[in-house]
Amino acid sequence: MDPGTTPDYDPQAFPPFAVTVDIVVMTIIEDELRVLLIRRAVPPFRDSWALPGGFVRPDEDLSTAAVRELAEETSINQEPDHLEQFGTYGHPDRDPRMRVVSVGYWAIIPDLPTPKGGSDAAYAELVPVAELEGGRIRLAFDHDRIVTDAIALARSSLENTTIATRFCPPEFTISDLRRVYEAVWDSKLDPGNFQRKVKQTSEFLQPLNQTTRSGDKGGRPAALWVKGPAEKLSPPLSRPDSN
Amino acid sequence: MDPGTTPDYDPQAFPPFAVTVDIVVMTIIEDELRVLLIRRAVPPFRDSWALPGGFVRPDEDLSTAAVRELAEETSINQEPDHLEQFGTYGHPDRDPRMRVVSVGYWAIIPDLPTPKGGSDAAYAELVPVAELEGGRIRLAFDHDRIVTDAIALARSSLENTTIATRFCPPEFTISDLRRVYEAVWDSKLDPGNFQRKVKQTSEFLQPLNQTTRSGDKGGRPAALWVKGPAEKLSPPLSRPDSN
DNA sequence: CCAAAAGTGTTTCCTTTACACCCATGC
DNA sequence: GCATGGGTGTAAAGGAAACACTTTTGG
Repeated sequence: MDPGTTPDYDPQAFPPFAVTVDIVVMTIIEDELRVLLIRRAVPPFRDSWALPGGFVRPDEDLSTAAVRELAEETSINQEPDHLEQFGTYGHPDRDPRMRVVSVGYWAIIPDLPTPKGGSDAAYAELVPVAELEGGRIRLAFDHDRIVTDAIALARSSLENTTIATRFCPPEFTISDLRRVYEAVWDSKLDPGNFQRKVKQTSEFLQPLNQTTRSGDKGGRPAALWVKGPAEKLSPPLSRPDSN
Repeated sequence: MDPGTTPDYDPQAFPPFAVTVDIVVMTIIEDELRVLLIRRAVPPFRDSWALPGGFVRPDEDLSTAAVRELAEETSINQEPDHLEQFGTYGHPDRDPRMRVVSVGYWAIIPDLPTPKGGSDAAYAELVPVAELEGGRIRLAFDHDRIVTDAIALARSSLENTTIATRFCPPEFTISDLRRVYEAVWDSKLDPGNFQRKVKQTSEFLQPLNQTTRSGDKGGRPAALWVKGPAEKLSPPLSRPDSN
């Protein structure tokens, strides 16, 4: 609990804790789920990949710190639609220099139709999660575990919430939404069944009555939709193989 | 992230953070879900109800601190079967004295057939959640919110995991398990359908082949079961009304 | 015309739900 | 016998999975 019931311990008498936030930013590019990583410029773990994040300031809420750090360390100029705390990591040895407790947040940046060409993306890069899950990239500190936890939560959130819409631009087609599920879950879904499923889930999607969009190489134009007011999905949209 | 990429900020130059754990211990007594609360002995919020918890020590893991504080502040002499982190609370004003970031854990203590008569339970008491949800009891600090979050997570965990067995003694009947669901969800379930449901979910329960138990006032003796190896429930056990 | 993507129909299967009914005990 | 709670049967309703088929575009 909070100070006051264990007077036998004085926190001021010990080295202080530092509190940080680590942010797992996800997006989908080329039908691949990716996370935003930076290259560390200073030791420890210099030149290693790591999550963006940083110190919480003395008068700052945790989520405020996450938003601020995300803006500071990222060249992405749009605010995330979704920013959610998912876990806190405080093993005594997780940082070799001092005692650091870090609060993990995950965020979604919608897929931009034009992925920004790497200008000075030497510092921040959107890495496919397949690279991480294949063990081909190792992260600094305990960030491997943090990213693993965030991805697991994201996958399960797609089953039970309407959050997949946050990966899409404001107006999107049902196939766009299906490709989000396919990218995050790394599996194929039946287009017909998916269509019915999301349409019959009330408040999930709202029609725009614009039957807009002409395919680039054929195909029937798709209807456009916007996110509806629902946040939870019941019954859930079950993921294949997850039994 | 961790220190090292934002050299413009020196955490040592600011007042330190204190890091605490708060623990929401749940149990079921008289078919009611209850949480363990203590009365604060010192200001602030003196004589208010609050969650057990306390400071994380310099070389201690967060979960270790939760286990230790639970043992220290609680007259309960058995270790919880389940202890899980669910959220971290760090609003700058949540403690009027200093900056405290608190990591919330929730734990389950199995229902004991003989609820311990209140000996010196003036300090720790198992309060029905109905008292809290009815607004009749207010807690110190932001502990109302912390308890609310923990209860919401517990309710949803019963849908998707086998954790309800942790509320039961090692050997239990299917009706015992059903009463756990009914207490946590505060709703009635069909006994027959519940029976089939949990039995056909592979690895949820393992039979003891003891058709033991004789009712106290009639009724057919029930079969005894122990928890199986499964942790996740798929398909989930859906809660009524939750649509 | 053909290819491609959107969207609908249809059948089969499985799960859930409601509720009747049987089983085994105490009194 | 009757009450009580444990446990099974069963039929109707609803959702999911597989897949054929229609619609609307570009070439």
